[in-house]
Amino acid sequence: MSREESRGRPATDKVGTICRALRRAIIEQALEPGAKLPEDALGERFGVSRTIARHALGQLAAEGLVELRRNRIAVVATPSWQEARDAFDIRIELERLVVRQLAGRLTKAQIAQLHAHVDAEDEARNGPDPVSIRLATEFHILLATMTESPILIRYVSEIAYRCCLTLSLFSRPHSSECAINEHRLLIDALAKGDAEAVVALMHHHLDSVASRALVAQTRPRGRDIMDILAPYAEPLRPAPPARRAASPVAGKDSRRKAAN
Amino acid sequence: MSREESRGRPATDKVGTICRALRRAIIEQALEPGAKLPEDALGERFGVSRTIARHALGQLAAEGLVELRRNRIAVVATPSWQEARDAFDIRIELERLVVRQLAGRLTKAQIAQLHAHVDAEDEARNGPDPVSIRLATEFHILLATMTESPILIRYVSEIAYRCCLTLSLFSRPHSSECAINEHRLLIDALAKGDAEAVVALMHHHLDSVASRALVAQTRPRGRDIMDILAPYAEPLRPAPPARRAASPVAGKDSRRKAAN
DNA sequence: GCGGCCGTAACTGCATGCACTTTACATGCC
DNA sequence: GGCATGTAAAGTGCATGCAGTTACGGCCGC
Repeated sequence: MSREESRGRPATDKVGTICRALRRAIIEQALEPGAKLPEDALGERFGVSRTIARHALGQLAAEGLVELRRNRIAVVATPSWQEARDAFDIRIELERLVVRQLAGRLTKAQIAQLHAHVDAEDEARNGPDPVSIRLATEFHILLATMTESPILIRYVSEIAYRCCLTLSLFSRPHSSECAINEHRLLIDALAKGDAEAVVALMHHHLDSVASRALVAQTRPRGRDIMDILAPYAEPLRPAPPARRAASPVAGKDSRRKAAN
Repeated sequence: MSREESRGRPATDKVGTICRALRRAIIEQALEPGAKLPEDALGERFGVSRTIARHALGQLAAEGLVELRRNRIAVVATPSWQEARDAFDIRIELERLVVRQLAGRLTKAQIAQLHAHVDAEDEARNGPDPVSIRLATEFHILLATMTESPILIRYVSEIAYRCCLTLSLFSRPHSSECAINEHRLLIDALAKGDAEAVVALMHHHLDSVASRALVAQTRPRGRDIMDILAPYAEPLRPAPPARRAASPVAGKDSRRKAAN
């Protein structure tokens, strides 16, 4: 999805460019969950036609970052708590696969690259929260990339982005120091090559990230009144088909600001 | 992706319709890997404009069933052997998650539904190969659906389809009897509720499906001369970036027939 | 007879335009 | 004053048209 024409220019791949931009904006919380993404606005902003913007939204929707409702403005996805939990469960399994494949197989250059990345995380520690969240996420994606398995890379990236989005919804102020340390431990274990140890480390790392974030169904940090009220609204309508706490109310609109 | 307007008509969701049709055509091998998918032809066939066909192709590409190369006709994906192996590895982990979640939690109705599906597989045993492959795949998707976790459903479906596509490439005539039996065993274990046992069963099942299919790098059943020759063509070009046995040659064209 | 070149047909990339749906607001009724 | 209603604006769904790229087949030189 991304590795294409890697040297040179992006070969005028407009859809890809927009996707990348939006992905990044979303995971850095420049676009909060629920934010509107009108096709025209996007098109104008990126200097393309609605057709292209629309196509990009389609891709993002396939990745689960955007919600597409027929005849309605697309919005940044607002994962439910349960979905977040599921996402982390899947992520744990996938990343287990990653590190198992990587343990003891990393070149010196790769290890250096990983260290460099964690250094960057360290520097960003006092910067804005969203950036450090993004960097932490990208560390995992970097790991996945090193497996050179396109499928694994794609899935880990996708699910990591989704988890990242989740964090922006549920997580409290975010304490990243320990996560950074755990990243360092991971690298060391990977270099040493003890597969089982590194798998255990990764499992523990993700588990604790998840629990730090998803502490007992804390309601989404008061973003939209409609969302918050959703669980209480059940008995009115005939029977909103949401069986699994998938937010039953679309959520009218939280903030005015959209793409610009 | 699918649960929308579940009763009534598909709400004129043209893209979705085309996607479903193509997916099915692909996994039933009506469209073989490498088959061309020109936008106009698709549009004409389904009575829509190129725009829609194009959008559908985009979605399918995001799922990995279709390959999209800039300025070139889209083709049905041709996974390399290594990709197939990776896909199965991931699939094993994901389905492990599925059955662990399902063990002992299935309703009587669900168990009946599963049995019914396997019965259908049984009936199709003497029919055309592709159909029985599709049914076997859909059994796993049915299982995933029962978790009611949208993310898990999506990933399992996607990867199952990819594996299915792979089978059509690498598998020999296909012996489905044992697979059917294994499906029955799985249902029984799920009903009984012994999580560990059912996880082990699923692992073994998928593993044996994979090895039956991917026996030691059997070259893709002579489909396209160019593909077959691909591994031998290495030393000519400056250095085709394929490091991981991702088919380095695009494959010119195998058969004239495209969508119709 | 064979290999390279070129013109044409096929196809994709993208923007624009029109019809229909939803949303927002202002007006009028109670 | 509050609520319902109608109407205009905003936005999506989709087709079509044009420009640029690629693929193909014949033609020419050798």
